[in-house]
Amino acid sequence: MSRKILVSNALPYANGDIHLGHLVGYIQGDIWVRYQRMRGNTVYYVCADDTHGTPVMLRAEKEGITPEALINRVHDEHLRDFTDFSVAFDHYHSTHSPENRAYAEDIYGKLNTAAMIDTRSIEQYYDPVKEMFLPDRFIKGECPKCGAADQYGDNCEVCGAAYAPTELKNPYSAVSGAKPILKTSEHFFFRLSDERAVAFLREWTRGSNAAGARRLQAEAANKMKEWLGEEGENKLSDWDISRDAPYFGFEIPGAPGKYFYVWLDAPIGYLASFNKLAQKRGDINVEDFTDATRAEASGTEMVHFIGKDILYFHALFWPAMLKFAGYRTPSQLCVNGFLTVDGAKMSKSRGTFITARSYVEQKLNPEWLRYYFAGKSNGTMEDVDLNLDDMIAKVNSDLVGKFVNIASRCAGFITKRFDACLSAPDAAAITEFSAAWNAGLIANCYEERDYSRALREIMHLADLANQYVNEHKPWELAKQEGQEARLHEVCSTALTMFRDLTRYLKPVLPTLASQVETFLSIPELTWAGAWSPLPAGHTINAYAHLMTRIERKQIDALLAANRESLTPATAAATANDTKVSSSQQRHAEKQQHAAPATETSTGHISIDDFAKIDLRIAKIIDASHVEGADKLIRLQLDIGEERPRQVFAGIKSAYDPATLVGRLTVMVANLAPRKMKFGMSEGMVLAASDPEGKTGGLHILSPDSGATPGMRVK
RNA sequence: GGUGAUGUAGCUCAGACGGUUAGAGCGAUGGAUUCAUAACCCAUAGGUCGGCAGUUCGAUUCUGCCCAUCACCA
Repeated sequence: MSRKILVSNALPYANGDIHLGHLVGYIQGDIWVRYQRMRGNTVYYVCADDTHGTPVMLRAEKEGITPEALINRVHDEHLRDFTDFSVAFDHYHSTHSPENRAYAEDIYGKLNTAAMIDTRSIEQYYDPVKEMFLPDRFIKGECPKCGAADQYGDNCEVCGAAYAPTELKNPYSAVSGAKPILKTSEHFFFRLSDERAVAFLREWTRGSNAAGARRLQAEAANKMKEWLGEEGENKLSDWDISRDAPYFGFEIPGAPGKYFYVWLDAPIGYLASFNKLAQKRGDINVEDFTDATRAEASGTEMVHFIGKDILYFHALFWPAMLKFAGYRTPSQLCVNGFLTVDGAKMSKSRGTFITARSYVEQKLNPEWLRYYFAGKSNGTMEDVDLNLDDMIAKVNSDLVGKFVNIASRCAGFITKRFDACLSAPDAAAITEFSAAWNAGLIANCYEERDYSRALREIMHLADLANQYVNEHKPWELAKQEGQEARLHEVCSTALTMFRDLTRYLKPVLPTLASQVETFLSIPELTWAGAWSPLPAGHTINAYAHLMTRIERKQIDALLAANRESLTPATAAATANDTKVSSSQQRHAEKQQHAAPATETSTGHISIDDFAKIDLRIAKIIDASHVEGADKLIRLQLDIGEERPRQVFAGIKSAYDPATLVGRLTVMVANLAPRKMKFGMSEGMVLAASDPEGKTGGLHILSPDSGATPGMRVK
């Protein structure tokens, strides 16, 4: 029976370019959709821009345009990027649309009726100049734990502490610079902690869907267990779903000046986009996909492809919202990991923060990337590493060397010697191909989104095809009298093999497959019916080369185009900008499917930089084990100050505290103090260890004799 | 600090419900070939399966600890 599936990809935020990190999930989704369609299933594939919230509002203001103008522009850019990578949504909508407003209001109204909405007063920072409440990431100040300046309102990037914005010392608004004041306001909460919601989620996250697939991958289900806690526990808290004006979004019905929080209406955008698609087409019964009862009866499915950064929203809030509003809940979440490039987080200074646009503009073939990502996708939440040299090797060897080569080495004989007309195939030679089709292993791999395994199987068949050609040597047959029929058969057989390979690769390489369909002069390849070879007497078209090789210099040019050089004069400003923009995206939307960039400096530091570190000779006057800590020793260090410093050092594996007392060593005296579970740590002692880990052990430093506590080391 | 995931040939990855000589592709080396945008074919070399300990007749596969990387939580 044919399946009816609504498939979505996560909505990119309308405040930033699409980059290769995003594309991992979109390409995975698009491949699955194309596969399902080849099987004859009905798929509606939708996406949209996520447009609401403070970051969009402020950015539009900064650019001097309306939020609507901003999101319209970005919408077009995003859609163009996806289209260029053959991510072919049936509709690409916007959360700032009448359809989305209607669904948001309906869902909210039904949740209200179901007594799943609470109102509570909360006290928040308010910018008296901008006259707006400030999201955590728009408040800065000094870290309450370590005192570092210019830290965000949710956590400290220096000491890692997490806190509420109200705990910041000397807070200021990142928008206006004004000192924020505390102001009370009434907010709406979705009662996620309600026992009905908890019970539902426990069941939902564990279960399987109608198609027999588990709703969540094993790793995602584990994560949910962690978030939900043990049976009988209730670790969930209610979810604040309203924001006060001014806010770019939808005003909540019956609550003037209150707006839906962007994350409430973002996933609803899936439904809105689908609804708009139905309006365009006129042949879709929308409620068969959205209403709980109707969906159950009609057996439709709803599948979301998302990044692991937004699992929380899609596996907790989203199904619970839908459930208690009487909507159908998702059949499956397909969660992908982050992207790294050459094993490291994407970095603007290294040029590995690669935008989709730059990739296209540098004239790289999008199907190279689709193939490489598919080869790294195994249906789990694991991170995907884009190893650039590996990508070059894999694409050149698999696609150009093996796959395309089969057609290239046979087509000439057919067109020149046989008037482009095929003969019947070599029955014995194609049994492995018909058997592979009947076994359905490759199909199964696609279904389970283990594309990497699918490609391994396909390339194995490509090897067989090349071996076949090699074994029968058409170039020799061509020179022998009376071997015409044999030559004809061998080349025809190889082309049938090539047709099979193309069909298997089509979900990954739709453009290439379409060129092959033209070359072979065959109808669109599908994944249905019994296996049969290209028929005798069939006429093909002239072969035109199907794919070129990647050259390293193209990759280098791509990196150069994405590299932001940090010249000394502007380094501070640029670094600062980067930080702000990436954190805004992270705060508001958590929709970037890439590990956030952190710049690692590889160059030299100046003597001034070094001088910032206050190294002192310290005498260990006491050392003791720390109850409850596996690695730590508590040290009391005399550095000539009135009071000894307490430092927790992770050296328990290498030292017995008793042997340390009385020793001299070196400590960093001006390291920001950090509050640990066991007390304040007021510095650190230095110890040597092998960075490669080849040689074990940990070795604290000792000064030469003559040094005394408090001496400066420089 | 807690929890989870990952760690297998130079690279990218399979696999093993514990059991004779641990696999693939790429790369390297040697050979063969020239139909194919030097692609293809054959062969060879390369791994103490992150480290240590335990369970076992036997562990890379199970258990514990440690190390490294990543993520989530506090």
